[in-house]
Amino acid sequence: MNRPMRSRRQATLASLAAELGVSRTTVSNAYNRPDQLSPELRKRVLETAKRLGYAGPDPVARSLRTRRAGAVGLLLTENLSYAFRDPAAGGVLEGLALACEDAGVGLTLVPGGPGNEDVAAVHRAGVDGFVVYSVPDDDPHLEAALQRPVPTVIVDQPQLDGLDRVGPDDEAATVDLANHVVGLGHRQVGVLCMRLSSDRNDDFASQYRQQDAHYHVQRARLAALQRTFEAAGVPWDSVPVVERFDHHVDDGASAARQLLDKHPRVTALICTSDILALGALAEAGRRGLRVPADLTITGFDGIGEATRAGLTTVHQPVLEKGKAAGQLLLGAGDRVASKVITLPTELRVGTTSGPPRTAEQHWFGP
Amino acid sequence: MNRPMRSRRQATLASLAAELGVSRTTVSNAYNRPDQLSPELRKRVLETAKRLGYAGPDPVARSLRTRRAGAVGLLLTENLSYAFRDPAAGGVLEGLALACEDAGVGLTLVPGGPGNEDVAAVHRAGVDGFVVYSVPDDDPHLEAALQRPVPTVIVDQPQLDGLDRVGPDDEAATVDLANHVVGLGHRQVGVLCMRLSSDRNDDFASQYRQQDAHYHVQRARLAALQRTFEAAGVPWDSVPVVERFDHHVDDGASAARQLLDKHPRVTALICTSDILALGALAEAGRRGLRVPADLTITGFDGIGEATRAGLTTVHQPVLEKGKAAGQLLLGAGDRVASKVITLPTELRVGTTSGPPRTAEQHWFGP
DNA sequence: TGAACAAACCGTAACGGTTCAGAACACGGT
DNA sequence: ACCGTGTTCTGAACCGTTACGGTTTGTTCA
Repeated sequence: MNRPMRSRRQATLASLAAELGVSRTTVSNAYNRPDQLSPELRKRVLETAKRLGYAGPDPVARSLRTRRAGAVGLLLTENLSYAFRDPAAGGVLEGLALACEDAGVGLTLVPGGPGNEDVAAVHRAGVDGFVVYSVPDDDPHLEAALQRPVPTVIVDQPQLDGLDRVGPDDEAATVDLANHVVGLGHRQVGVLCMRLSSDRNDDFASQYRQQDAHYHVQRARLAALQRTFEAAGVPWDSVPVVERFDHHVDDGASAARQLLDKHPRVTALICTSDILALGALAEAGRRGLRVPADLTITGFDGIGEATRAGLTTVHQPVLEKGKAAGQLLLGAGDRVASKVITLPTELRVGTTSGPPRTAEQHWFGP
Repeated sequence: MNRPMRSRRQATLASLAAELGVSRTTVSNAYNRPDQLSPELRKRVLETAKRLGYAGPDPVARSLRTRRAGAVGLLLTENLSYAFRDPAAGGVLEGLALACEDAGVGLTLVPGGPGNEDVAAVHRAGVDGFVVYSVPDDDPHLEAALQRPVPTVIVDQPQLDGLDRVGPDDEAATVDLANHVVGLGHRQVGVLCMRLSSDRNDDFASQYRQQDAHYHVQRARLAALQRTFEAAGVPWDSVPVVERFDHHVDDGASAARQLLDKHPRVTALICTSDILALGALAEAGRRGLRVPADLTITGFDGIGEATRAGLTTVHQPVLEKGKAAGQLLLGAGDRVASKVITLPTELRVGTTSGPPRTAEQHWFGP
């Protein structure tokens, strides 16, 4: 410890006031309202503070009195690696952090361990509001947050009526993407998706499991794919869907392997995230499949690495998403009605999608 | 707002106690020490709480009394994008978040805007300690944190005596890497490095600027390179060093461009981060340079994308780094002496390094 | 001359909890 | 009838600060 030795006890505003022979109010004013006391006295207060090793009013006591914690809480998916390893999630965090920074408030990551039913941390967090990102619809932590008498904003994931929410139109964006793939002529497709529910299932996902997914975004994207492909005459029960609980590039690779082993004739792999798509790309390379000649691969999110890899994907403004959430939350309080912000998306056709290798071409585009 | 309507004022422990006709102590015990009251009464308390919309003891008031905020503060570099976009930084954050999660405490990102001299946020943060990551040695926010009567742990960046610190041996690791490059026979090398000081300099960095760098890690790596190359007979003033303030792949590309435009004869580009190296790789491709036949490129950190790209780099255990920092901080308090944890690194030779294209080969290896 | 007013400072009452030393009571044993 | 031992609940002190409504002092101006 290189910090200066302190007297028996940490100095407080009161002890400082006693030492100076002034009232506590005056010391408080020295820090919070410089215009309320003479510059000389203020200087004297600050000097004595330094001498006593007093670093200014205690944040917690201040928060209690002012009823503002000066921080917003972030509730996110059970496994943190998703939040930090997926650039899309990172973008959301960054945007949110930026909004908080602008407002001069902290951003507190509230713990909610894997399978952790312990919501105590949510109750114990000293925050002025919550941003909830990417948790399943029935998450107990979310419920705990809603109990707290502070505003809450949802980003993307839980779908709940009456709450402030920020996110893209996942259905519409996915329909665009699917139409692109259909338009290229693909009829034998496979899907790689992220975790659908809280229980681990690193395997094919039944239609029931798809419809029952607790992760709204995945459910929405799958539903949109189903709609589009069925409209194109592809029965959904003929489309294999492989799910992965974790969300690393390797998981995408293993999912692709599992799917292609069982369904070698698919000509397109639609992935519900870029990370999974990058893994699929790696697996395709390992098998000697040319992309897109032998296999079309698409992602979702539009992260940097995807762009660099030329991935066909849907880009969404993740930074803005986080920022919007923060601003929404910090601007709340006066507002009465709940607000929903829908962000634009953009289909970005790269070099990983093309017509299928099979002889008969279904080409509907110009 | 879908939250239940509340009476005039939010319920408190006192109002609950009054409603029930018991003491505040008892209500408090119902939440914190269930064994201190009869199960029936506890049940009655909890039921009444639910009825009144009381979500449990106020976190801030509790923190004031117990003198534990239940969160650790994270102070990081001025620009957040570094923290969220660089997977190495993300790994540190994740590890730290994991350690916090294990301990059931929150992790608060304390704002400290770019060029923001306003350290108020550091004083206002209700935290039990600080982790400082990747800030310049003379950062005012760091100073503010040290004033606070809470423990502090440094990760990687600021080099300050007497403080707890976690990080790799940057010098030794860089020497290993440099020896690898020297051993391959390279004598005409260039260096791409990250921000050296708080002022922007997207240009070549003079030797003075290198030695005066406020970012300790960069300074250490450059110094190690200098030592190794001079030992191999390469005068350091013949080695161009290009600096970039921001830290995206594109910045690495533009830095490589700038360096290669002026020094087309260099046979190796040593980058102080994988992100910069990935950019250099892209720029090499753009120029039609074969890697490593025409140009050797190395990185630092060992992030996933680097591995996938086959980059020669130094791997460091970023997750463990963050975890160690968290554990160190949360385990502090009883401890007296300051502690320093040095993490192991590993040189990972990939497919982006090889002997130089020039005729004369200097091969010192087996 | 004294009324009006601004500047500088102060006293008190919260803010919403936790904690500790007991009080009140019930119960079995002697 | 008395004692010791739990169990269950309570009263009061305290955590460190800021909000609010003063009082005091000095200056200005009709």
